[in-house]
Amino acid sequence: MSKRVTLAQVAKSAGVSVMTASYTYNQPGRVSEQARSRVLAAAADLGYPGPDPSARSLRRGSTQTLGVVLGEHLTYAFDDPQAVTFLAGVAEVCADQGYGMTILPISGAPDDVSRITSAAVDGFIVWTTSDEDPVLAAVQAMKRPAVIHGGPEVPGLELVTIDNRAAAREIGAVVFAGARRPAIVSQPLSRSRISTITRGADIADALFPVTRDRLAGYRDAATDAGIAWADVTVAVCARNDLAEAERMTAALLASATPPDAIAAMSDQQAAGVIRAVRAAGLTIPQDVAVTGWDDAAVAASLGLTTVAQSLREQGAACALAALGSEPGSHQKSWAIVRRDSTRR
Amino acid sequence: MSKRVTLAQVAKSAGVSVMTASYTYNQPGRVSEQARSRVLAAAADLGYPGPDPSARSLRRGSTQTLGVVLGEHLTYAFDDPQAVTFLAGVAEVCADQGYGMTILPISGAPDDVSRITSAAVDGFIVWTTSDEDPVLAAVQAMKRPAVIHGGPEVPGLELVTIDNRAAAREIGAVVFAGARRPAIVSQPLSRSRISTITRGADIADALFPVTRDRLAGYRDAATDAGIAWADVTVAVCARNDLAEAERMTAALLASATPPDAIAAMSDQQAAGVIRAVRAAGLTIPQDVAVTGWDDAAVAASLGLTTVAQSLREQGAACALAALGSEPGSHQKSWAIVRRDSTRR
DNA sequence: CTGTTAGCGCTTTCAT
DNA sequence: ATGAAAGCGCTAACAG
Repeated sequence: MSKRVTLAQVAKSAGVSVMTASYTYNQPGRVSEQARSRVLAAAADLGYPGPDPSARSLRRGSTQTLGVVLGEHLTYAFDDPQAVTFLAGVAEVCADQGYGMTILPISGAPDDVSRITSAAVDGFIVWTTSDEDPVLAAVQAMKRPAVIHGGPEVPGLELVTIDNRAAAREIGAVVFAGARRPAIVSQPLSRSRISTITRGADIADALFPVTRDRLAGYRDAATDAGIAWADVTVAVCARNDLAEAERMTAALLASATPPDAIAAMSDQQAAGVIRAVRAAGLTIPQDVAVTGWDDAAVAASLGLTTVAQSLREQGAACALAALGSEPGSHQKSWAIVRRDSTRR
Repeated sequence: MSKRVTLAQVAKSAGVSVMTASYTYNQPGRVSEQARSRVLAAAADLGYPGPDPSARSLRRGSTQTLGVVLGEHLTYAFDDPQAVTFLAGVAEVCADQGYGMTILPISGAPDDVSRITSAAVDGFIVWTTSDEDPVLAAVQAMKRPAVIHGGPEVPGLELVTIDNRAAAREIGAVVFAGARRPAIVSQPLSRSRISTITRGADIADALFPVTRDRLAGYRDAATDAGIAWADVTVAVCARNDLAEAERMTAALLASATPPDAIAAMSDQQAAGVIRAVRAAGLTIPQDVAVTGWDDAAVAASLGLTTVAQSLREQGAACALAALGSEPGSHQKSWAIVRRDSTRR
């Protein structure tokens, strides 16, 4: 196994100084045509793959790479179309700016912190997580530009998020209109991801700020509609997927007080809700009004009333912010899309 | 803006040598309790975020990161559920082994090569690409462990793929059985991604080995069934998505010789085919038999006969191979799943 | 258990 | 246009 070829070897073989070889790669205009071609020939001859990225990063003090921290099990992230769309937005900007994008595998174990610490990146983007996630402190300690998507808010770090509470209040008004027994199919409250069904949930239990804000918004809407929060059923799912939402909804519908309006926290979940409702022989929106969140492709094909937001744009905004630009506010970057899954 | 804190500063502040400070982070057992706590205290005091990853990589000669090369526009990759599933498999192994995963944004522009060259990674994983992709030579030149998924085969690099030709021949036998006018809804033939509809396509035109092998397998199947390849219509889609497959299929069905069997190269495409067939008022499988590829979630819900393969497992295998283990053969890691979209 | 030395491979700075 | 020196921040290798 041949050792790694270095720039010094190339320079020697080409009969020039190391700097001339270096310039050949970094400032070609500064090198004579002759020297340049000799260096390149020597490089080709020796099989030199170009300047070593780690050495270059050390010297330059920059890695040209952004780190994306995906909460807990990576599995969830790639199974979640919202997260994938967000990643696409980040990737787009990275590709555009010639940056790499490193996915930082967070396992939920205590060594997560060291994974942040040992990441060779110029900045961090943190995908929605919970208040007590130790990863946040680790990111903060890195003293590099960092942007959190969704939340929580961390002093010194940028935050890119919509106003989840306001959006939930508004879509809540739509879905709960005329309802007597509203329900919420919620995303997990904490990183432990426990499924539960409760009545009048304690919103403070929700450690994910995004989930918490949405619950608060739905509560606002319920109150506005004259429904006591204690009468609102909250079905918390462990994961953001269709199947679990379907099971949960089936359970809700089989209960003594089946809901007549269900607000889901994603279109994926709403798709599961719709299946369960139809499977129960009920009609949407007459028997049960349903709303989703995100306005993904599936929302249009299901005729789902939902909250439109562009995770892709938010991903791009996070990347740009991590690269130094002002993120600007995305608080109002959402809109209610009314379709046929809610009552008029 | 305070300069970066270094290990040397921490050591000095703690009143120990640099090595003691280094050991504190890397071999804590080797350091006395007293020294350790003094170092940690000094680090906390100065806000030292831990050893600099670039410097450590340079010194150790390893980055603890794998690079994943996604062909052409990143957009495609994240929109393609197969690619995302593959990434999940890679990510799983990376998370498990404490490795990061760097997505290398390939834009199709000439500077792609430099993005490979300047990637600080220990190994490469290349997602299916075409024969003449310049990225392949760049990866090869890096002299690091590298694995190609799907193809093409490159000397010295590992290859993880199923036997696409054999699988296509077998599913082709199923979908073309009893058909008189078979058609194929194909993935792109080359990175230029041009949509076309032709008869008896020249298979050598397909520069993506995966596509080429599948076409060859379908041709085998047609020939086996007594159908001349010249009579098989091939509709080439620019992208692997539902919408384009639907449009293409609509065009096929509106032609003078509408197909009575359609083999698609992904379940996504097959879903589009099914929509178009139904929209034309035809019945599956009686009027038109349809098959997909991958056995994604959508296949089961559509009752689609398809080729099952686990992109996730293949992603994991690629990652393990890039980390040094023998990849083993995946040639036979596929199976035909018969459902109701084909004739008995 | 702790420290000294030497350099990983490169590029910035400052000459020439 | 080219080069010499210096050192980015860290850790393997080897003493003590």
